[in-house]
Amino acid sequence: MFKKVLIAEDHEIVNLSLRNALTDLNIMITNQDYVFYCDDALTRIEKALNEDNPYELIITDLSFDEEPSQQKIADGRALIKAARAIQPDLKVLVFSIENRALIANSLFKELNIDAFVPKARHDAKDLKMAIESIYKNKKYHSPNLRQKHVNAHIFTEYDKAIVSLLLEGKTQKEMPDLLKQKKLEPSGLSSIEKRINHIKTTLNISNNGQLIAHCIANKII
Amino acid sequence: MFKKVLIAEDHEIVNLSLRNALTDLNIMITNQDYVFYCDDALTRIEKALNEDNPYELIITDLSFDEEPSQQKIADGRALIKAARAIQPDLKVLVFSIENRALIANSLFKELNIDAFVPKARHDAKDLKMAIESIYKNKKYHSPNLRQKHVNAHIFTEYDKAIVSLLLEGKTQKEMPDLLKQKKLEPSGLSSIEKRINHIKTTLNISNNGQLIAHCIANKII
DNA sequence: TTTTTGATTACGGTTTCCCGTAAGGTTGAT
DNA sequence: ATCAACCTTACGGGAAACCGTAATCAAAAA
Repeated sequence: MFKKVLIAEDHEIVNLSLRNALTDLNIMITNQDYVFYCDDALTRIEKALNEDNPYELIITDLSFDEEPSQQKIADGRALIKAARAIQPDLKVLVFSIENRALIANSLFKELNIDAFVPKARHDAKDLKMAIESIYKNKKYHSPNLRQKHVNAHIFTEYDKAIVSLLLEGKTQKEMPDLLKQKKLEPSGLSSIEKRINHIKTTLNISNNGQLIAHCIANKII
Repeated sequence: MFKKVLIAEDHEIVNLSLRNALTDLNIMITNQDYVFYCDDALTRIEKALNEDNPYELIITDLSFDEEPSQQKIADGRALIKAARAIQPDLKVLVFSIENRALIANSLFKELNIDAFVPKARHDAKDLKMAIESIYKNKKYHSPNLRQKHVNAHIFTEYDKAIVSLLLEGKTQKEMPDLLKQKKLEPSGLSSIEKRINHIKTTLNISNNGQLIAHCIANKII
């Protein structure tokens, strides 16, 4: 089993439980091996590397509450990138309240994480299974991920730009110029109208409010 | 200190940690004293009452993940109401990811809860202080609550109904009839237009999309 | 080069929304 | 009863959005 694991989790209650869970797996956790801030996590990883005793695995949350003392690294995503930059072979287990398969998949694809476990009813058991899988060099996709129906519409950068402008309160008539400024094509008013209409049709909704609501609910923008 | 405390929390990791925290306070937690579903919580409270050994305190989450096996009680709010209906003197500590003061205050006011502790960096210490306060018959307002700037606009049920209809894709022209069905006044088209316009003015936004986005972001609907 | 095809843009008619004004109602004070 | 103040509703002009069609353009095929 792993010898050296780092926990990055801001909620004290959860952090405590993670330590207990690792102890159950006979993984020793010292006072140095758990942190409440992303910046601290990166510092520990660097230190361990310099001491030739690098971490094998990091268990990290995705979202961290903001603090008055501004942190350089704001969330788990950025932490993973920064950590991998200095230690490419570090295993990563993401433990998050997020339970949408789309988000998890993007983490596997973009950051090549090793496991994703959502905080949910049986997360403790889930977590232990994930750690054992990673130790065997296998990726672990939690069965508790909510496999939402795949979005009927895939939002391009172009689409996101349009919705963002709508969200800012711009009128459609203003959009051609604004899109030209952003060097986005096509920028004709008709094309924009058609595109918006197409999105609304495929999503089966009828007004811009619903469109914005959908994008927010699915964290598209 | 309390002798008999019930934990209602669906996340296993958090549930475990809560048990540990109570043990630290010399409160005994048996296998009967923690549950993962609201319905189970109410059953336990009833049973304890019938056995003349009622719970003194319940620690409950607010939001519970939905399960295929439909539960009668869906969230912490409903659980607290149901519990107080059969045992009015039960102390209630809400432990939730929610950290907006407005929500917490409404719980104190409407459900007369005894403490609100947000899941956050120092939630374990926070929790213990809360329990000690409750034991001394004092209400506990966590210092970790994020005192967000009060919303410029207070949404009435009427306002929420309008925004909900917008979200459903209804046109303004359909609203008079729909509001009459809901017995909401005023139902004149002009009044609805004026109300929407007033809300948008006070929120300093310019279209319905932003309005819906605002309501979603602030969990108004 | 010419033709074809598909995408983009321009334009016009219709609907919906926005916003101001005015009319109708209700309530409470004089 | 009268009046004033306020709320609600009715209406209309103008702006924006919606939607179909036609014209334009660009790139690939003949």
